[in-house]
Amino acid sequence: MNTTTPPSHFLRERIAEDLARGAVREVVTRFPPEPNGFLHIGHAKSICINFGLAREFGGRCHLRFDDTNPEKEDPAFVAAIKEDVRWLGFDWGPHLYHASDYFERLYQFAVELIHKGKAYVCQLSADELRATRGTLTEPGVESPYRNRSVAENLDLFARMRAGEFAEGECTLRAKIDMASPNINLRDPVIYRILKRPHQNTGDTWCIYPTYDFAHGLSDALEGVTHSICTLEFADHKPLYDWFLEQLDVPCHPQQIEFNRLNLTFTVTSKRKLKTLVERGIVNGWDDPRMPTLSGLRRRGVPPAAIRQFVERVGVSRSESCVDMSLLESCIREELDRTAPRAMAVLRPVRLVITSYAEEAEEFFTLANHPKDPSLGSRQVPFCRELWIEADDFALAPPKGFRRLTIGAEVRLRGAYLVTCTGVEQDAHGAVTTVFCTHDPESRGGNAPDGRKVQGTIHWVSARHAVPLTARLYDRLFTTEHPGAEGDFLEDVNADSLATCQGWGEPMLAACPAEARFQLERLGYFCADRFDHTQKRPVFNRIVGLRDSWSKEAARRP
RNA sequence: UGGGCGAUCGUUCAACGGCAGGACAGCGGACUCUGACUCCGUCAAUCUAGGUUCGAAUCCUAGUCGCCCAGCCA
Repeated sequence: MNTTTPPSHFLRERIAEDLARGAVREVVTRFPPEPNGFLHIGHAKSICINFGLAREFGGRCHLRFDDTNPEKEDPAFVAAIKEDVRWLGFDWGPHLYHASDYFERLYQFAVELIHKGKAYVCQLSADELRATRGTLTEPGVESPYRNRSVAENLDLFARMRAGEFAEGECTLRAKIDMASPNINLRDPVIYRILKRPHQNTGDTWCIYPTYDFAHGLSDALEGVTHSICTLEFADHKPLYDWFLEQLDVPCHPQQIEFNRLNLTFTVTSKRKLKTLVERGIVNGWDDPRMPTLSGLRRRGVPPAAIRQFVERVGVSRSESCVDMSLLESCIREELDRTAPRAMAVLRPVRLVITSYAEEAEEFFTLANHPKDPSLGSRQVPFCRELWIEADDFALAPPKGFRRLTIGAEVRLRGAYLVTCTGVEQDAHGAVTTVFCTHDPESRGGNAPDGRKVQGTIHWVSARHAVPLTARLYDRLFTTEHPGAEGDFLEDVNADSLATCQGWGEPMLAACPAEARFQLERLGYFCADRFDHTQKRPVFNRIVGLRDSWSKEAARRP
């Protein structure tokens, strides 16, 4: 377990202060997704921050669906989001809410605003509204409907609710300041007419509150103390506060903004992710190359690695784009600690031990983890014919090559020392079989005379091997910032998936879906959540091992 | 050219008027029955210009650069 205390950041400090000076008795946060799409790595940061802070300070975190726009939302997303949050390791307990749970109360708040002369029904069209809002440098002009009487507004708003107006015919607007330099304060729309069924409330309503109106009031209704959101909402804070000041609310939550998470070699915009799915560049929202939580899960990334990643990324108020290598490092760290080891050969070449009896076979006991004995050991079968990795043999090895080559001795991991005596090649010169003799005295992998061998390679007994499919995933984009110059689709990595048929030790067919292993010397793999079966094992490469040899080999002539 | 926010090693986060530090990445080495893990070493930053101060990454002033805002999206 990680015992190092997490570094402090401004959110932690702020909450600690508020607790210390008695501004709040208990911390209440919330994660407020709109159920209109899939959660991705960026959301993971928000989830970890909100649920994590609540857990850390002994408070609670609500899962609240911000479902104020029936045009975009779907109950299927509600279910998917709940599954993802749970998978990430968080629990909202009984605190599952929807903004739509508060529609009646929000309506009453709107009525209260009208009574106070702070809201009015505006019959400007969408185009007229836009034209009168002003620009960044010029103030807007006041709506001709701005000074209607309270009674008239009350009547009109009730008729909006009753469905007497068509979509777009009128809106309810907050009466604030059309000349405000902050455009959010120029009489923002707080209710609009949308005649369509809602994912939670069905056809109960034909008017719906906007985000700005619903969000802060929902926070207040739930007793949220710290409403933590991303930087782009900073401009909305004065409006957030304005509603809470005008209305009779149970408390005044504090909105605090932090920097959104961006990652190199990927995209997180909903639009771009959708394009990847629709163009068939990936196989769905949970394709293992997608930065969605369901994609990361299918890839095999452990949730603990994501939590650790979010912790290491840190929180601040400056925009950032984090190196993908940091995520990969967190994944390797978690998996090195927890993943049992196994052997499989992905690009097989036959190796025949000519000194080993044809019909003989034996089993070697191999540790499942080099450092953690609690992971136990297993029996691995061995015989005269093995599969080894094509990369582990070279007729003309580069300098520094520590693997098999004619005349060289290597260790078959956990088994015997073998010396290559020759090869068989096909018509094109490709090596089809490698011949070796073994040292029977080296059973288990150590020579009795203590001689050192420079290399150790992995292997699978051909007689006992199970066929398996390995999907080798790589980064989805070839550039750090996809689309930085031009269309992001031009930066798609055409080689982000390579599929190969290999052989594995028998244990790999017996494991359940989502089991993770380190295939020694190859990388970390996960039995595919949906496609893996005992009859047809399918493994996804989560991330490769750090590989200092390939870099060095590439430098050599 | 309105308003808001931001600027520290390649990346990211610290340093809260008192020796600019960590992580990732890079580079070099040790160890190794995984060219993994681990360990050691190393490279490397305060946007600019003034000011306040014994002392400034930190405070002040003026710039520069970047991001966000003109949905009846969130």
